[in-house]
Amino acid sequence: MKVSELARRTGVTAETVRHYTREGLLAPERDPDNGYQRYDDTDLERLRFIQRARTLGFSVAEIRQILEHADHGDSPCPLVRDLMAERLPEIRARIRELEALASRMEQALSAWSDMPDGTPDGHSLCRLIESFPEPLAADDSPTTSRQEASS
Amino acid sequence: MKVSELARRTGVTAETVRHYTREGLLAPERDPDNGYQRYDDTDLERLRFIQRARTLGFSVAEIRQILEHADHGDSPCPLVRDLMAERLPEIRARIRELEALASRMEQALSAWSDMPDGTPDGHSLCRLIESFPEPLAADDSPTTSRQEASS
DNA sequence: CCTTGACCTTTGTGTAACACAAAGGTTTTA
DNA sequence: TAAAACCTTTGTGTTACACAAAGGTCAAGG
Repeated sequence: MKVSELARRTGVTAETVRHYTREGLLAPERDPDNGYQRYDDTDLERLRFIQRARTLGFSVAEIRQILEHADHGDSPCPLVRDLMAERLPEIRARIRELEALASRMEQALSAWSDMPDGTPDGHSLCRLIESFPEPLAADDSPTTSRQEASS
Repeated sequence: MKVSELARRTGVTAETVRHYTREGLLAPERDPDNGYQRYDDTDLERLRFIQRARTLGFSVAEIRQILEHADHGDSPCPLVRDLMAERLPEIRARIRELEALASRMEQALSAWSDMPDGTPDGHSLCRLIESFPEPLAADDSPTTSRQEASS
């Protein structure tokens, strides 16, 4: 099958299929006549696997590792467990960050409901924002932030 | 003051200060002798404003808009309210997504604790992942995803 | 006076996961 | 047979910086 058919059957865009192919997660054959990529049922299952892995929070690079392990005949499962055990606390931390952000925003919106807009003068640009506490000066141990997958 | 001093006083890196300057959020003078950027107390306050706005979830591009409004003498407050009212539900949605992701991961980890690892055969790469429900086929109304600020 | 180290400059590259457009060849369909 | 629908590769854009390179500047010590 061709790119678009594989895409349609899995619910992703053709661009995404091409992307995964470029990244080496899929390795279709080439139609010798026209140079089109030809995907088979193995690729279909592989792509479904990729989708599941994405919803579980794995990055494309990680999935490539997992697939390479499997292609070597090795069980990727220990790797999978490790990656996930590593990622889960980061997700939890991210959730807490976003919750803090959301409450700051709600607090701001409600506090502002009875504040005048005001025109910027020499000292104030927008009191709506300036009335907020300054962010704590960053310490010297930068938090290692991570990528995420949208479910 | 020079880049590093402004950076130190606000707790960001010098790179960040240069970035905001490149993006037009800060407009320092130039020392005619050596071409160094010279920031004054106005820039210091401006950068503190930027920091607050970032922790409230505004993007650099949005903050530039806000500052431009203010520099024109117009009150940016209505814009600020609009942006935030628009963003808040998106943050909430993002939180729900991440919570769903986290529970999928926890569910996976606990379900896997009593599953064998297994070696990939022709039909299975890693049952740990394959035992998971397939993602629902994407509908044709793609969700407009948004950027976030780390607090 | 000169060196060394700390700082400054600009420019270019990398990050994650695609989306999108352009230019051109192919296949299908009316 | 011509247009519509696909395919190809290549390059660009997205976000907020981090980092490296190449080179100029400056302050302090020997």
